[in-house]
Formats: sequence, structure tokens, C-alpha cells
Amino acid sequence: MPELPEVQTVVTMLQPLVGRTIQKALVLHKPTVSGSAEKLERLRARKIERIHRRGKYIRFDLAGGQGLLIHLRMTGWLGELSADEKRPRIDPYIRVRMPLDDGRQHLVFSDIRTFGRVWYGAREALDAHRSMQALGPEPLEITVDDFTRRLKSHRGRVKPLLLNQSFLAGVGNIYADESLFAAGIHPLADASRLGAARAAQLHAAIQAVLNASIAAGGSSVENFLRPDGESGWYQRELRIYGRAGTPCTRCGGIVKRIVVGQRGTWFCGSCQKR
DNA sequence: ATCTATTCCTGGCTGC
DNA sequence: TGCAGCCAGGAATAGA
Repeated sequence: MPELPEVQTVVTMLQPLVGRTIQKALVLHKPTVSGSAEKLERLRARKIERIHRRGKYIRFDLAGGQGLLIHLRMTGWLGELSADEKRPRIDPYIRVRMPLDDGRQHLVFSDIRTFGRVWYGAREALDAHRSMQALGPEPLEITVDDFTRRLKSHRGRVKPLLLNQSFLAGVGNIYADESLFAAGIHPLADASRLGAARAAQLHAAIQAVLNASIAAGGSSVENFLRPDGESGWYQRELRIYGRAGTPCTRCGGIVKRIVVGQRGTWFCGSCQKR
């Protein structure tokens, strides 16, 4: 599922679209568009000025102060296809199709489970959207001091806190487990009681894990494909996520799976202390 | 403030 | 082999 590294991979690979023009939008599945699908279908000839990321959201800045906001959720895919191109994992699930320039190429949003969402409107309105306003700091930008302070001010368990987008924007289930494993912290540990040294370890672990995954083009777990249709590589580097019953790569203990906050959670009971 | 359950959805897996 | 039933989970929401 797309988390920060996967979304960053998408944004990086879509940069060649900057300067090109979205001619119009065809909505094939109305619930994918938040607000009004008809409004998006009235879009005409907007040049793409910038493509960037905030948390797990993708933002297209369009000419005239307009913008598109896209969340891939579980199975969303965003990329450029020629108008008649067929790809078995993408084509049957196309929800929004946006012809570019002369119409020979299309920017396509495809999504198997239809959890993904597209918003269209004035950039200020997109920025003011409740879910954007609520986003916490970027995990690759926050300083260790700020991170430690924020951890201390929350009373709950550390794993659900890492998944909370108001606490930190962009970490999801895979990278929460990988980061906690790398830092040697139990997923049920009380966040406010971690102490400065362990908070610093967690901060470093989150940044190292996210950066390593970005360098690998993300993890292809549960359908994620890059805009070019290829897989990322980081799923091969996962050390704890999804490895229940296998030996821990650090200490040889057996990896456990529990459920925390309705999320599958993998950890090593021997080297992740509470 | 924090936690839990529910909803959305469908491909893929398990078990009979 | 065929099919029913269940599972995965990000985020919004409701309720405890």
C-alpha cells in the first residue's frame, strides 16, 4: 500500500508531466471524486505547473490557481498511458482519465478497491481542506528535538501514534513496523515514556527506513506499482513486516504478529523491549 | 485524550 | 475445480 516512500516515488517519476497541459477530465467512477465529479469534468486546458507531495497526498498545481489533490489509499495507481494502451492490472480499474496536450497520452488514475480519492478546486481551498490542515510534520523534515517533544506529549501506545497522520504525515503500517524494529522498540510501548535516547533512535530509524525505501522505489506490497508499471524493490528489504513465524534477522527469535488498533503488527519479542 | 468498532471495496487466499 | 467466506487496511466517523 502506498505510504510516503511510494507516494514520493510516484511524484518523482511524474515530474516529466510538469509543463504539459491537462485538456479535460473524464470521470469513469463518480465516488472517486470528492466533491463534484461534474466540476472536475468541466476542467479545460490547464497547464501543470508543479507536482509535489504532502504526507501521502499528491498535489498537482495547475495554471490559474487551480489544483488536483490525489490520495492513492490502498490500491490507487497514477501514471501516463497512451490513449489506447491496455494493461491488465490497470485498465479495468481506471476511475479518472485526463487527456494531455494533443490527446494521444492520458494521465490516468486507476484504483482496484476504489478507496482512493481525487479533489479538484482552487489551491487555497485544497490547502484549507480539513484532512490537509490536520496533517502533522513531515517525518523527513522534523528535527529530533521536535520529534522527541511530540512523542512525550502523547500518552498512547507508540505504534498507533506513528500511524496517526496528525502526529506525523506519511508513515503507514509497513514503515511503522519497520521503524520500530530498527529502533528496537515494542509497538505497545507508551510513547510518552520512551525517554530521549530511545526517541532519538526512533527518529533516526524512521528517517533511515523511509530514505532507504525511497532509494529503492518503494515497496511493492498489495498491488503498488510505480507510474511506469514496474515494482519497487524495498519489499525485499523488509525485515519485520509480514514475516510472522520466521526467524528475526537480528537475534534469531521468532517474529510475532499481533493486532494493534485493528492493524496487523509484526515485531520481535526478544529484541523489541517494552 | 485515547481507544474501539464500523464503513468503504475487491482480489486473493483458505478450506471444504 | 468450484465456491463460500474471510482477510488485507487508510481514513472518516461514531460512540465509549
